[in-house]
Amino acid sequence: MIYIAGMDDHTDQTRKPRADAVRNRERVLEAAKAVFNAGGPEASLEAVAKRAGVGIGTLYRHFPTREDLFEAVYRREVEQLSELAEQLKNAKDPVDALRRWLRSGVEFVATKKGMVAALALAVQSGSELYAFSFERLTKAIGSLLDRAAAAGAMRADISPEDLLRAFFGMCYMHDQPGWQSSVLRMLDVFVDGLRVQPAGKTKARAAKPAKPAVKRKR
Amino acid sequence: MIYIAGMDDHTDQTRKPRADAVRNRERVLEAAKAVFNAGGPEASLEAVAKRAGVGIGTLYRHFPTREDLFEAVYRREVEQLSELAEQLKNAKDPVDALRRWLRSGVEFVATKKGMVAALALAVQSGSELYAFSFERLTKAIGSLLDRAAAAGAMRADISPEDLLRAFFGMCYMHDQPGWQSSVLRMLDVFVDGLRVQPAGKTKARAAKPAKPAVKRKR
DNA sequence: TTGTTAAGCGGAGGGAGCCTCCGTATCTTC
DNA sequence: GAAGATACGGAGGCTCCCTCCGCTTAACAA
Repeated sequence: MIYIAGMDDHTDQTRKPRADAVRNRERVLEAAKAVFNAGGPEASLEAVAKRAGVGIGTLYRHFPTREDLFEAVYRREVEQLSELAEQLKNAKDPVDALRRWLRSGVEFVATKKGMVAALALAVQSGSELYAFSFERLTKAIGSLLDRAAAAGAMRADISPEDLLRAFFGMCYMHDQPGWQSSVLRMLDVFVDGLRVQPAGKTKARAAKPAKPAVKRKR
Repeated sequence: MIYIAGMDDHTDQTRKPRADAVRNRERVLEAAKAVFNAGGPEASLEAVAKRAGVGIGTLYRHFPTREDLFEAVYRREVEQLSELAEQLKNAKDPVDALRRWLRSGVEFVATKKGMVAALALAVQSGSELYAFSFERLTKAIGSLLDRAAAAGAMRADISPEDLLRAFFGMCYMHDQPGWQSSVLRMLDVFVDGLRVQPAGKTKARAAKPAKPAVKRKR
């Protein structure tokens, strides 16, 4: 029997899961996290098994497909990001709350190198992880977006799906030097574009950029 | 000797390239274009060779690495996109010219499914193709951006590199249904964010959206 | 404790794709 | 037509994928 987190109510006729199975599952997860973050989502599964100190068969029994492994590794990470949106609901300025969430997302991506690549792969393979993540993050963005739109501070014709897609896309290019500040700049532009300009105001931009404006080279 | 397009001035001591070599090179390119566009950039090179009707060795002799093959296939495509920017330089409204270029880019991506994926891969591997494309497209965007900034219609602290990254990022998520209209919407928001709002004007958005605004679901 | 048995373990092995190498075939040149 | 340069094809060695199955071990019962 495969142990599934959150399903430990084995009160029925099922046996208690074997201790070694639980242990090995945890080891594989730990190893996969490390290996994916280092070598990207195409890293060798045999390397994961070796790092975990288990046979390749054990790995496949717990996670029959590559996507299953991704899913287990990254599901919690997505939830963290989602919870942040919940907290930001209480911020005063709804536009700023959205901006802050997006920035946190960038930071998050920066520390979990493998995640965006894994998600990008999940998009293409149409896996269950993708559906979960997309649904979860869409809801997170949606709540922030709704609040801002309800307050009349932001245009209402942009869906959370649109925004999420744009956000992930920008982060996807995160292998180049300086990607992080570039994405932050772009997000500022984006949020500015989303703003409904207060009537009569003359200033072009309502928010400070993430960094002092960089002198253009070209 | 390997025949390289645009280098047929074999007036020196070099021999005329063999006819079969030229023919095979062309066949491989044609096959690769088809196979990559259909199956993505991870498609089997042996499949390409088979489709081209040549041995795998022949393929590797002409294109020692996967990236070399991408490069040959997609270099011209990038140039097309770059030339479009040249033409748009003559448009009256510089902001609109930028917007039009970005939209054309979306259409372009829509018809060449394999290209974005190939470029994304090229980014990660830091290949020569990427350097070429990035440089070329950066220049294209840069010229449009400069014109708009010089006319005072657009903020000047965004680099062409930033914009290109954002654009490609958005397009990268192009496997989902409805991606195209989503990206068009996002680009409109983005360009709005780039605009310097004329003093005293009260309208929030200066351009019509690509499609009638969609009623939000959430 | 000890025996029974289901659950889990490891890794051999077949398959697919990558890339190299070299004997053979073909083209160019004289 | 002969010689020599050039290119061809695919066998073969490698890595990784994933499956399958005989052996081991932990849980439970007595």
